[in-house]
Amino acid sequence: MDRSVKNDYPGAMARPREFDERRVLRAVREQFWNAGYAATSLQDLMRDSGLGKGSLYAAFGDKHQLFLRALRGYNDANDLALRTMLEAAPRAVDGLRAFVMAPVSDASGVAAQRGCFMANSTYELAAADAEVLTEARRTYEATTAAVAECVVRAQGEGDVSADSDPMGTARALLAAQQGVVFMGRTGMDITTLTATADSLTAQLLPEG
Amino acid sequence: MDRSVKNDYPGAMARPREFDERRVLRAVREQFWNAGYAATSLQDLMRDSGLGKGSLYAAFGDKHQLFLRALRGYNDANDLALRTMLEAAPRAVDGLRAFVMAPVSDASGVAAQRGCFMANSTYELAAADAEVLTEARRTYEATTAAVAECVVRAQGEGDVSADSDPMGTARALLAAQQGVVFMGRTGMDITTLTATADSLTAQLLPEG
DNA sequence: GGGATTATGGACCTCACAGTCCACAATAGG
DNA sequence: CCTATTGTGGACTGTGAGGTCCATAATCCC
Repeated sequence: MDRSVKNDYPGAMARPREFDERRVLRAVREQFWNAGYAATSLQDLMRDSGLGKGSLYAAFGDKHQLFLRALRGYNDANDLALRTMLEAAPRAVDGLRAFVMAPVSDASGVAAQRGCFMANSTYELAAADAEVLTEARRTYEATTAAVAECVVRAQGEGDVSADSDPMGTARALLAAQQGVVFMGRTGMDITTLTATADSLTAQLLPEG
Repeated sequence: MDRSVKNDYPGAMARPREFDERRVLRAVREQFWNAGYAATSLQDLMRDSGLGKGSLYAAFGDKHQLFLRALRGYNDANDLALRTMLEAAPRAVDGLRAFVMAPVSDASGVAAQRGCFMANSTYELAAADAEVLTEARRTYEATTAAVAECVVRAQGEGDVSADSDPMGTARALLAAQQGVVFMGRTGMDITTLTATADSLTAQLLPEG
């Protein structure tokens, strides 16, 4: 029997789980996000999740699988939030602007310094971990596609030049956003960081 | 006696060193650059440098100190190369463009995927390692200052609007460059990456 | 209620790691 | 040539890591 696979039929279980899977994954994600993969020990994960080693391994497999679960969950949630945000924007170009400014949306600067879980993971692992690299490409392609879709809408609304290539524009906007994320990680103060993001936004998505 | 400090008076040494310090630091830097700090073991460093543990510790101190030595060396060399390149540009704006395009200057894409040693280190360690964070700030402030100086020159040559703030412009250019570096780390093919860098350059430093 | 099944968490194992230490080698100075 | 001093590299150590295992607990089904 493979105990690393989630049981799809809780009714067939003998002893029921004492923990909420989503809660555990959330705690695990926070830990990996804050400290990175290598710097997170199983003890950290046990402390934060409240589970023992046996339970953790039975439910999620080893440390690497658990990490991937947390990372994929983060990306899926992010993707959904992005699409929702872009679609909700009355004018598409405002959605695009919000996309670039997202890293500085927390006025305290804490979120900016912590950065993006996927970007952190890419830097730490993508070169050596094929699964993380695959996940990174999957995620950034999804993001690029969502942004490009919004660029098309903005072109229809006359806010982005009809000459520009939607995918190319989306990639440039994503690169700009990730540049802001990076500057945040160096501990740049949130005021300067916001000004930088504003400057990029103004030049890449000019008004009128 | 502190054996971790380099002897400034080789004439006073009894047994002379059998290795070249710069050679060792170069080998160490490559290893840390390729694999990151945590993923690099002392065995890796011994293999690449050709030194035994005792020699390594006697000459450079522990792993962390050795890492900082390699990182600072990288940054100093980079800073010098940047200033040289910017000053050598006939028109300042071309120097600024080359700055943003630097991450894609290797047509094979290998350099792009490996990224920037300082950026990699910032992502891996800056949140938990105060010395690395300090080094990151020092480096990016130096870079920003050098770029800003070049922006001033470009303004004098009429290639950048006289209205724009040199430091703000420099930060935006640095962020754009780091965005390109990041996209490179996700394994984006060099052609697409170059197009993205070109797009950013064209929008941030328009001609005419 | 009893047998089958799953969950739990800590004891335990193995291993690789960073770092220390020391016997020996190689040079300088006199 | 002899002694003092520094360089060298491998043996060694302690620690904490990830991962396995199992006695026990808790539930379901008959």
